[in-house]
Amino acid sequence: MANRPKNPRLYSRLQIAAQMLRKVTDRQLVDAAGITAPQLGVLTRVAADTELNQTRLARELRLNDSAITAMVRRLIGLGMLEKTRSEIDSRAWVLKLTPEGETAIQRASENMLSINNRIEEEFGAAGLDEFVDKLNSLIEICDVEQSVDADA
Amino acid sequence: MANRPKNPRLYSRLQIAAQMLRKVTDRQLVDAAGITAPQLGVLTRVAADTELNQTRLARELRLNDSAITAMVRRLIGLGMLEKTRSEIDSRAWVLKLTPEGETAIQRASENMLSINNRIEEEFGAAGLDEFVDKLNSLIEICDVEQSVDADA
DNA sequence: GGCTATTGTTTCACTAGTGAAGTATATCGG
DNA sequence: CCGATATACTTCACTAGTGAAACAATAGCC
Repeated sequence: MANRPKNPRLYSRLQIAAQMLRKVTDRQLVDAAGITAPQLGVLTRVAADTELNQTRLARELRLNDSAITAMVRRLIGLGMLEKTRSEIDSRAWVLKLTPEGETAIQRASENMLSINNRIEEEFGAAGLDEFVDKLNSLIEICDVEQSVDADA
Repeated sequence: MANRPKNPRLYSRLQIAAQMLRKVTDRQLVDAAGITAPQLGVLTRVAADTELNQTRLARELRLNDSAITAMVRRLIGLGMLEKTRSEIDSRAWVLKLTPEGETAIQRASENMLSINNRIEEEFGAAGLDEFVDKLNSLIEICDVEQSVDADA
């Protein structure tokens, strides 16, 4: 008899929204810069740092190590990224952008995607902030819940 | 010189939140009912309707037809679902739950997942509604943007 | 100095999605 | 009633993620 219609709703809406935003963003981004949104995420992070290794990249993007292995392989295949052995830790790689990688970022930042304009227009700066805040608390909750699960 | 820090933020937070919620939900759901969250989504939709075919299922869950083909194959493999040819349209399949499928749904609805409690606790009913509303407008925006892209 | 534990990365098998192209069946307009 | 078009579904090649198991190199500890 419990009324629990809202929570599955949250779950499924969140999944659908994430999937669709990714789809639209990818399409516009591939047009503008020749890369997908997750790829742009990796490239921008690499650009912001010399001596970045994969493990740190994974932690910061909140991804699996193995997801990074695969992602980096694809980006190297696209000629956007290079890997050289770290001189201070010979297990680790140091990631660096190629010129192609730099121009991809460049192009992405020049062409403001129309989907982003539409969102900003619809939500407004304040609404957007508030929304992102809620997403952050959701992430926080999942973090806690995950560590509880791990202990149990 | 444009200040555009907010939008990539929205994108990445949304992706991370969706991914993490899915991860945590999956873990708890597999424990409770032996299926993942996307699988539960399909099963519940199938349960709600006799004579449901894959195309309609795909439209309602906002997925690709081919995603449904694969999903259904897995669920049949798990013994949760059955497919029989439709009598009114011999291209189409009619999806039906097996007893195992029904008990899986049953188990999922009995064990209220702790992640869901935590979210409800944190956001409150009103906050949750508001959040879901924003997700829905985001979905709406993507819908429009997608059809604009298709025309162009 | 030599175990032991930790860390950085990879591989593998898997789920879950996209999009394009193909096959078969239905349906509609002349 | 027939040909064109639309619909239901599948297959294929792909991206992107998870988790477990392995391996090599580094770091601590006595």
